[in-house]
Amino acid sequence: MNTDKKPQHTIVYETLRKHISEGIYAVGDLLPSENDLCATYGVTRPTIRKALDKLVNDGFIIKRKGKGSIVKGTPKGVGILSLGGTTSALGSENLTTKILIKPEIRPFESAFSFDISDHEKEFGCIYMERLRLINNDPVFYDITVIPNINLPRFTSHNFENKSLFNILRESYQLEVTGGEQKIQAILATEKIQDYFNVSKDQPIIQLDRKMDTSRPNFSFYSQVFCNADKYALIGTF
Amino acid sequence: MNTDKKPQHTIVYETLRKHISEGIYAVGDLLPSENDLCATYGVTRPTIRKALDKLVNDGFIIKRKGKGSIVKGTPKGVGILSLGGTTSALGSENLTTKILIKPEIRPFESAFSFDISDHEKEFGCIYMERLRLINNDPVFYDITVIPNINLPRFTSHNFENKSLFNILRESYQLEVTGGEQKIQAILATEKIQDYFNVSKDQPIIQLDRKMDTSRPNFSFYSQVFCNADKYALIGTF
DNA sequence: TAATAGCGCTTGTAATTACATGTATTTATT
DNA sequence: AATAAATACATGTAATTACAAGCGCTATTA
Repeated sequence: MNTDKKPQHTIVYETLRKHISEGIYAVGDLLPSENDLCATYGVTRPTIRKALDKLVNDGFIIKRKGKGSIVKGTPKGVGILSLGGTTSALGSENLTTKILIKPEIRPFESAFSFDISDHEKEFGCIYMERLRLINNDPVFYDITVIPNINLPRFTSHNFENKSLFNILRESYQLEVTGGEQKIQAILATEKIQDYFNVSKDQPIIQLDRKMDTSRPNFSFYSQVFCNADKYALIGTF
Repeated sequence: MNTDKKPQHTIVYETLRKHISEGIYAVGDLLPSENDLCATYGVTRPTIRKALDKLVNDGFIIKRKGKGSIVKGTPKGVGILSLGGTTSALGSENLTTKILIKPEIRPFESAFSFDISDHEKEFGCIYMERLRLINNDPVFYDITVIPNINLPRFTSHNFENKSLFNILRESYQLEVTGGEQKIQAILATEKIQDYFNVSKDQPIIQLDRKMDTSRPNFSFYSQVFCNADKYALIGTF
């Protein structure tokens, strides 16, 4: 589907990340030295270092001058605070997604606590609501709004147990490049009590997220409610 | 105090960051091109690009191929979710720090939800509690524990309105290189109701943070309670 | 006049080379 | 045998060069 040819540092990064996730390199082990990796992948040190920098940034390894690259492991927990969407952060094994409101086109009135432009408003938005369950426990309830600009046939995709990020990437060549999020704590509303099966005194984490993409000036938004009682929200920095 | 000589890409990064914060480059403006910056700072493109990469990562600019580096502004809000400690994230103008419990040496029993080694336990820890106020509103209440290993005269420093990160850097050459954090929502305990002057139904954000440092195998820990009612916790990714 | 092809700018990727600096082991010295 | 110096090897920083690819303006052309 995606025929883009990836840069070499991305290939190296993804390969090493996979190897770490699969336990080919154990936690505490040293990765091969940068020069060895150069030989293995047939690239030069700057390319290898770019891949390793990203692994450091994503928390898979740490580096020590004079020592090497030490495998730290796969970032654990519900890493919604870092890039990648919920699915890639968790590993899709335990996560199921239930669609509460299928993607539908609506007027674009607001994007939670973020400002939107007149241009965005004019085109309306694609609106959807999902419930995410980890091992059958409902953990996330999220509302997503995407400006309805140049996304043909979007509402006809099936989102059940599929990653929104992947659909955007594979069908629309849209890569999420970054974003920002605001975090608050609230008491469970009636709707949320119902979805999460919790009492009204249950404190809930609310994340308002803005996702920037590789298409200039195209961002989409989501509001995520988390029952962090059983599963911790984890992030590295 | 700190006589380390900084690499050039760090100098460029810090200079540009300062210029953006001070409004010398306005939001939406283009930075000078990479080649221009090379000439200005007397370095080569890889060096400039390293500095720009960090600015992108920290949310100060975004880059567009064929266009340039667009100034995004200074990351707003209480950016405790990214690196740098509370002070640097906010700009120290609005933030005051009140010491509730001055640093004292205690047995090291636990580090909140993180595991600690026998080696750490053996040496005990430095314990302190602080209340942070933004414009005189109490917003953070935090407990910090630091393994008492090779930190001479630590408890004799004055921490009132001073940054812990700066003291660690300047007096002990300890740089925070990263870390992880767990996020939960809780109801205000009596102590927190008192500190934050809120009712018992007020939901509070609890952050358990582990900070890794440039000294191998040396981390310290803090538990931060945030009243995110008035000031949002913001992070970029 | 309107579409387009070209050009000059930008950033993105990548190889190559050189030296600095921290770590750990080995070797030589006392 | 204990200490210190030498060493090999790791990552860190940096300059240099080359080409690819995206953006926007201009001038050419239909």
